[in-house]
Amino acid sequence: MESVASAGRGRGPERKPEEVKSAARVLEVLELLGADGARLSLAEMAASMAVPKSSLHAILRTMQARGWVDLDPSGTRYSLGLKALLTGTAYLEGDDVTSLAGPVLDALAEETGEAVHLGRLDGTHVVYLAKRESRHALRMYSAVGRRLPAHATGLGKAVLAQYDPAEVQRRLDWPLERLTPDTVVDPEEFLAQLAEARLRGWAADDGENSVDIRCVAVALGSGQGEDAISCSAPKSRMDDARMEEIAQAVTEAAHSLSTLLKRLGPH
Amino acid sequence: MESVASAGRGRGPERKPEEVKSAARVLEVLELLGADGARLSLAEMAASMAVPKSSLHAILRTMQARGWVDLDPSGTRYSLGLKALLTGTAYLEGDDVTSLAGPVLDALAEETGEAVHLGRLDGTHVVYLAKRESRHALRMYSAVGRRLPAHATGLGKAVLAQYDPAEVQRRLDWPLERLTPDTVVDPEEFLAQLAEARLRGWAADDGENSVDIRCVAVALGSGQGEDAISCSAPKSRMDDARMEEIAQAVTEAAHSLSTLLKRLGPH
DNA sequence: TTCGATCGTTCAGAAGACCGAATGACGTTG
DNA sequence: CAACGTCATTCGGTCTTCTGAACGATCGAA
Repeated sequence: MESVASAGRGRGPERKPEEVKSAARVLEVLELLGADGARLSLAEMAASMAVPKSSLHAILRTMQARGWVDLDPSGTRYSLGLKALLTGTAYLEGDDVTSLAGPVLDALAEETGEAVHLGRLDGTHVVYLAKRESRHALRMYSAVGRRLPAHATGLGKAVLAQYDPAEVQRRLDWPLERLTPDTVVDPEEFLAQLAEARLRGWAADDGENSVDIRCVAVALGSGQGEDAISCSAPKSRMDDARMEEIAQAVTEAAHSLSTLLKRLGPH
Repeated sequence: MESVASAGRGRGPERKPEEVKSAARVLEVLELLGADGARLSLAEMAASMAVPKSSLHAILRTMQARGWVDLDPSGTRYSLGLKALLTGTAYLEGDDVTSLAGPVLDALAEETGEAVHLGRLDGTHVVYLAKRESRHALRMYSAVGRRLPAHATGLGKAVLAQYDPAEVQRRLDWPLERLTPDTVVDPEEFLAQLAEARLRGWAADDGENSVDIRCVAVALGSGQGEDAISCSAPKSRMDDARMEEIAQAVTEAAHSLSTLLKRLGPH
């Protein structure tokens, strides 16, 4: 065992300097199983991750022993385990914004009668943290944990409007993806919308991620939060006048929640 | 052919034979941060997990780089990251039972007007996988991902009633924990309740985990599933007669969902 | 300011995990 | 019925990560 040890940096193809290999693989497995419907065999995952089967085998064993992945009765197909669900919902419970938002969202949903969401910017996307259903029969689909492109949602635009155009340009993936015929993909038009939202105090979405759905959103905090709340409804129930009404209600709710957060934050 | 087969690790104090150390630690971090409100420093976690700080440091770095844990602006307090939420909700989307249950739960909630739950047995506890709110102003608190002791819930008893008394005895932690004055903690009484539930086809909970809440539950599948659906209401809205009515509705819903599952399962 | 405590971070030796090929167990096909 | 493809699993040698102690940064108090 001579082996002068040395730095060991020499040969690695493209390894990040400070990453624990097995740790990264555990997370990659969770993300892979979470991405699709997720029912993969060991061989499939090994191929997809470019990792030797034998190495992955030991990792999956560890994960299975702790309930983070489940294995078919046949013993050949992995899926996410219950621990993943428990930890995921714990994220919501441990989050100050989500915890405090409950009553505010209830009140806003009660006042408007429409679907209400709390969302957080995560890279180029927005994640729903909480929602309240509309009282009407005709409802939009949404779910906590769901991700939508930020540039095509009221929530995303409300948060992005807080930043400089240069910062926005840096944060998003260009060109912007088109989700519906009405999605704004032109950079200038998009930045103009953000400027308008900043002046007006609220951001809009007019069928840009779901056809026929309009949405009004306001960011929380004062210039540095990544969160926003919104109210959405079908166009048939939200003309321009109603949109202004709702915008005022959402603005008040956002202000009230921001105040709550500032009171509890510094503690 | 048993070859040389170097048998046991002579020296390891009490290490599981086949576990990847870093992998287990990643999962333990997630569980630790998910357990409480969860805002822990590196030193606190290292102490709580009995792991050297330096080892944990590298792991947390890896987790942070991938968005699985967040770090305070101050850089001294870790909490769960957004990836945890995304993966957790993916568990629900990838689950056949939860996905197919939607319409059935909607119908049952509509028919009874009361809170409806889908739950799964996980060790000694039951986890809520889906819920529908009551139409009434007086509601019970519940949340997807929440865990309750199986022995004190209708859902848990419905699932456990499928097993032999010996199997039940093996699965639960004795003595049974008392959650309310009405929680059944006597082993004989508990097993008698399960026997009754098996004969009758549905399990009951009468204020055993939440004072004043009654619940009717029926297991899915035919003798080997770990899932059940239930309907809960305050005692003021659920007398014995109403309970029988609701039991019939829940039984029909459970049967209908089981049929759906068998049709899609073998595929 | 100075001290002290607490925290995150770094580094070389020591321990353990990773890798690739070979094995056994299925289920499927010709 | 037998040969094949695919699957999970095992095994030692090599290389990575883990460890414990020392370092540096940060904050609060004296």
